Amino acid sequence: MDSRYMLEKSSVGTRVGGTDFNCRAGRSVLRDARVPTVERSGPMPAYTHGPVLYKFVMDASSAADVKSERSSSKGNGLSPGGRILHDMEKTGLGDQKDSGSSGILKRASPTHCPGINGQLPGGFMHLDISNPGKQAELASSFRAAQVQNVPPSERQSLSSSHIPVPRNRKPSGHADKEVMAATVLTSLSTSPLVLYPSSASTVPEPASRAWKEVLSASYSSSTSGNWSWDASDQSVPSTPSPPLSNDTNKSFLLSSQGDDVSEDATESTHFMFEDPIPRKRKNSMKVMFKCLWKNCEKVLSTSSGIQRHIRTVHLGRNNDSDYSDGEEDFYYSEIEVNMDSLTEGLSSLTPTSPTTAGPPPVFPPPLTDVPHSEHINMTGSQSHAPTLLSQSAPSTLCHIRTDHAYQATAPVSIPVGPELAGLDSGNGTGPGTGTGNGISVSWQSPPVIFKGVPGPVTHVRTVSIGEKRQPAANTHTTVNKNHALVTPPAKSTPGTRKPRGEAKKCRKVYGMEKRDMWCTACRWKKACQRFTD
DNA sequence: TGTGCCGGGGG
DNA sequence: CCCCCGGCACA
Repeated sequence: MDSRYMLEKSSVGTRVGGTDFNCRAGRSVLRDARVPTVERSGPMPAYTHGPVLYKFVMDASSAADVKSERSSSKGNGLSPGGRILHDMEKTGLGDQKDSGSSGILKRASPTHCPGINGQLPGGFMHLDISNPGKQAELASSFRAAQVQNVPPSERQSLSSSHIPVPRNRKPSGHADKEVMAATVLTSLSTSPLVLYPSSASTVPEPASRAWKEVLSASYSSSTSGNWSWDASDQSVPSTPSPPLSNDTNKSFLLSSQGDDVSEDATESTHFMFEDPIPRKRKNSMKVMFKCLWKNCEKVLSTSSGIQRHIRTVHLGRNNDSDYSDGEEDFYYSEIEVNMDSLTEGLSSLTPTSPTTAGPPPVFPPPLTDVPHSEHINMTGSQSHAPTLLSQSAPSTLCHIRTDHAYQATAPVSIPVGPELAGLDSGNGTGPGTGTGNGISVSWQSPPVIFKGVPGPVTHVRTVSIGEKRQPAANTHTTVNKNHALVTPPAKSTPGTRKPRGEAKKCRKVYGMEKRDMWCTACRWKKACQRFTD
């Protein structure tokens, strides 16, 4: 998934509530409405500086309220979030035209509209859903419905800013289901509390709010293939939450404080994660168990849960085995958390970066089964990892970069490695393709081996020929070439010649005068078998 | 331009 | 097979 691509796509989303349609007159403001229904309840002032309630009315079962706290937009223009939004918009401007062909999701993007009601960039809420394709059809239907439902006064602006979506997409029930699921997850992922990076805990309110917005945007912009990961992300409650205002805080706490706190999160998490323990939380003091493993800030509500976590994740013991030697006890601590101040409590508990980036189990250094996580992490292009502008970039990577630069780097750098680089180039599933399955797929892909065959095979053939004259040398080369099969050269590309060796060949060593001293291959103008690389 | 070597052909 | 060479890609 190309970050730039995402950027372009996200730039053409739907404005929630159609508040800023006029802002982009002449440009495509409403490409398509990807989010089924994002309507704002209550009055609809052009721009609201106070809290705004967004409601996802996608389905009875998936309805979720997302409350976006917007406070003090004014004077917030200098906040990171504000600036980022601004940049995003600028970026989007140039790319508007090529953004219509495929499905980008819907985006409820607070458009920064200088001059209109004094609205500042920082005061908007981002609702990005990057689910290319899947939500496209939904968007179409939604748009149609939306147009019908909008009041005449609003309809005009809608239609004027509306840009038709390609009709080549065929709606399907299956797709709708996926969209629904995606939307549900999206609503979850939009929760600032869950997404908050630990670093933000120490950031002043304004800055942290901006962060929240950025993160929310990036989270919600994940592709369909990554939804599950988003959920898992939330399974790590250790993510510190920003000191939100109480009312907002409470509203979030009940629904999005990680797998041990959030029912929703648990539901979406336990099926893919190791901690299926259902947990209900009451609004009072609660004993929590925090994993003390290095770089793992996991906090669970039950001792058994944390023990299992440690046992399976850090101690590498089989999950289905209930055996416990008590060693886990050393790796977690019991903490008391006041639900009302859970946020702060968690923040203080996680001075270091929490392991919110992806499946926590795989990231901690002690573990060796990193590859499992990598296929997830690599979904996105690593190039945009650290970029805040990647608001609409694959969420997976964004998550990582947000909290763990060092962790993001590791998986990201993998494809660049000598061996892997070769692999990637071979199967065409490079990081940039954005297929949703990155690295691990690449590693498993067989083409790599085949790709290397032509060269080595040739050599082997020649070796057999030359063996008559230079047994020793040939034996040696044979071994080398076989080894090459296992680790093919990074640059070997099917159809092209193998890279010219650096070693001197017979011609150079002996010269034309002593041509009879050349190896057979050299004399025959074949690949030298005596001086191989 | 020299070199490495692939592809092809003659014997 | 053995031997040779045209021709291409690359440094």
